[in-house]
Amino acid sequence: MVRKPTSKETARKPNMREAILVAAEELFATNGFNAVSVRDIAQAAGANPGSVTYHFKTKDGLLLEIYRRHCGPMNLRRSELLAAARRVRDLQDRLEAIVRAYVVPAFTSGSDLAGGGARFTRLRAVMSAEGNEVARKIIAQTFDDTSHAFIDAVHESLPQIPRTDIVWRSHFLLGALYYSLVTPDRVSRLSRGEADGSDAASAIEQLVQATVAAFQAPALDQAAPARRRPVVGSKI
Amino acid sequence: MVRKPTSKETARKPNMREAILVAAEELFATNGFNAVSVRDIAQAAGANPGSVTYHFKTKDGLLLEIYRRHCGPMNLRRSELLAAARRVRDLQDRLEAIVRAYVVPAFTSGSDLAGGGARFTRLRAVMSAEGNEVARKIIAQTFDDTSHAFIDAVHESLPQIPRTDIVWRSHFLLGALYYSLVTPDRVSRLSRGEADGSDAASAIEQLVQATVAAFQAPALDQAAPARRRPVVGSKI
DNA sequence: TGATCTTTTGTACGATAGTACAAATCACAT
DNA sequence: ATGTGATTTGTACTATCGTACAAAAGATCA
Repeated sequence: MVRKPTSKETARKPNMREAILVAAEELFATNGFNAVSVRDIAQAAGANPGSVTYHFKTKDGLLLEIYRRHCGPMNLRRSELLAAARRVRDLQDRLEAIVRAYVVPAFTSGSDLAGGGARFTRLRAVMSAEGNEVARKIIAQTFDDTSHAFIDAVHESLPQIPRTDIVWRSHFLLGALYYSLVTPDRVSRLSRGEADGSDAASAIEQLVQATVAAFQAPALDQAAPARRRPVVGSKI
Repeated sequence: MVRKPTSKETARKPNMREAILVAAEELFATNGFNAVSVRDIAQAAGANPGSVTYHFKTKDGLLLEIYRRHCGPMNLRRSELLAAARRVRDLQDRLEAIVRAYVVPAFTSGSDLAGGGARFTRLRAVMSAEGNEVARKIIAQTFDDTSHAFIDAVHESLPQIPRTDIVWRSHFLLGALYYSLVTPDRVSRLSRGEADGSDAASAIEQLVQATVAAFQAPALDQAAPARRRPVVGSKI
């Protein structure tokens, strides 16, 4: 259904501002922040470079707006799913539901288009890798609450595991999640075509299954108390 | 021991070429490829911008040389450790040894300085996130053999798990490994100071423990055959 | 239609990017 | 001491960057 645009949202093209946002998301998520120029974004969106300045003032402002419009809906979705997961009776099922509440919105949430959630999550992965300052500030103040709530929920399901271990394992989960979105082709390649790394449904199921098992692993202290371990010092 | 430099390796400073390589590694691994200028690198190495051109011709050439000097030693170390791991009798111990053979060199290997392995692995993580072309070519032709050997070894220890699942889980391992090196501070923050994300020994033990459990999880097909799963379509 | 506001276009400016290159400087064998 | 080759320095060139800004174009409503 094609809707006649109202006065407030467009002049010439049907929502040029939105087109710029989507183009920027895609380009930033694929090539990183610094590798993409404002002119690249404008061209991909079919806009004029000056139009980007008009709508978002600066390149940082554009990135900021991308985060702003995704963070809210995504965390809301996660909260809802987490609340529902907490109400699951069976402990094993509950843990799986909690993990799923964390993973699914990262792949599918998003205010608008299909794949918007995955695109934004991939963007976060790339910005995190590049140590982007704008992203770092937003992330710490927006996602840490959600992460803590997730960690607490997992910890309630696995009270015998120290919180520290759960933090590490949830960190691994986020890393695996990010990497799955960054280089899905590697999965296809290493499986010799048997798996499709860019199939979101497969990725989610595999990730949930593996993560639940990782969370349920024995705690580190009691894991292998009598074993020799290779000495590996040095801070990272 | 301070060695008198021979004519072939230096003129003014004690190995300026090496200083440039290390500085570039550090800067690229922290800020990404495009965010770092040749002038930044030269300054960090105490060199002149022209000196970078002299030794490595182009910025891409510098990145290429960084990969060249690390890939060989790291894969060699992995092969040795993997061969040793394959000889472990006990199946559970063998799986853990195999995972360790994959993880440990990523944190510690390196032709030279302490932390060189971690620095290079972090660099790979960042280049992978940025979709760097130079890196992509080298990676595919250098690390895929190692990855396949690793996957095969795991598969031998867990013959009842489909190879596809093992590929996914080893992919998650690499993602978790990368992310641990990219944002170790997040672990410290979320654990409220109880864990040190930049402690390589902890990271390795936690990662090995979690990954072994993930590999041992039941295969996806037989995991929960009678369960309803949320329908989540859409390619990434 | 004409006035007014929003959006888009086109262009320009200063800063910085990668790289080339000649001159200066060094280490070392003779 | 001097010549030679390797390395470092300094500088300059062109391209592209983010951004500013005036003019053009479109939309809206009296």
